Amino acid sequence: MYYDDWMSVDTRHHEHSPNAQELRALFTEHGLRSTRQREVIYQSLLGTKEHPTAEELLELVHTHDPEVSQATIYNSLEAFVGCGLANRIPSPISGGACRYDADIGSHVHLVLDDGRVMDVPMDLSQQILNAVPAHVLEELAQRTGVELSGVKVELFGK
Amino acid sequence: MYYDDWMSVDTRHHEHSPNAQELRALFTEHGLRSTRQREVIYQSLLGTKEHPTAEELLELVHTHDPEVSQATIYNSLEAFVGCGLANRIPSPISGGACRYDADIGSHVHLVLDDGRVMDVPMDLSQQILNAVPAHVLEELAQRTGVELSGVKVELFGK
DNA sequence: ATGCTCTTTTAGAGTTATTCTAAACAACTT
DNA sequence: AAGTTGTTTAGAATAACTCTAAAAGAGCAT
Repeated sequence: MYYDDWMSVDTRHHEHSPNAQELRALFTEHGLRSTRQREVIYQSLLGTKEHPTAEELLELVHTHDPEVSQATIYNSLEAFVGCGLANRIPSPISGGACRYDADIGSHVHLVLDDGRVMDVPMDLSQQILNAVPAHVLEELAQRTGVELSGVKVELFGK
Repeated sequence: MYYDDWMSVDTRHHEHSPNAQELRALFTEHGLRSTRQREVIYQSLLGTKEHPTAEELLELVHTHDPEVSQATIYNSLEAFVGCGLANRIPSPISGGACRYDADIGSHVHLVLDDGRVMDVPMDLSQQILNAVPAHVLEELAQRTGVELSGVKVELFGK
């Protein structure tokens, strides 16, 4: 039993690592089956601020369960993104690997030249996101007939 | 002479297709050598609103000069992006191809589920971009020590 | 618990977007 | 024109996924 014996290292201010019970609930709420692999993967993603690539995430996961395969990382991330449990952050580098984030609360990313992604602190993120004028979005939806489903703000630096 | 004989189909409100002279000037201003291939590629990119992928752009280019190779498309796009003559728009789809845009004036993109990218009309784009609070960006730069070089806003829809 | 069904996992093969390589070619410099 | 450097090319190579088919596991109904 690799995946059972870890302590939750809290790297987020506003979230605590869910225990096994809570995780299973979280998954079924989102229409996902609960598997050993998904639990480790999700915990690993929650437990880092690094916005890892699928490959980096595999390494993390392997410190807890070395049997998990790369394909499962991709499958699980796809499932998480699909049901809203994680976000995919496409690379600004041509052909670069996507990065993933289990922090679902909407926040702004700061993307560095080398492809790494940092979180903009919550207070600043919110100021930026709140500043997006809602009436402009409505106007756009009306003009184009497209139903808007999200807004993403990215800052570039370094 | 394939590339010389085309009429500029104006697809932008605010830009006209440059003639050969202007193009050469534009390239050298940006530190690029002026080559036959780059001219066709840049004109093709300017002449469409479709934010094509490298592959789609090759097809466009081939209607004017079928000798241009795919590698040259990639090389040229890299050069254009590097010197600020074009923007790269990473795909929201995992593993999907990047899209490119020769319209450099900062504007907001509306990204559809299927990966296609539309421009948000200038007036709305500007309202959205102007609403980003400058003092928040300054604060962020100070807190993190990262020098900010750009802001990107993307809307998702459909 | 046991069987049944449907989903997930896995290793490895396959695909796609992009980059590399090395030789031919074309632009600016003198 | 000759030389130097940057660019283009086809094709090989790589990286980041995605697919396949078989084995394992989850969840439900006995």
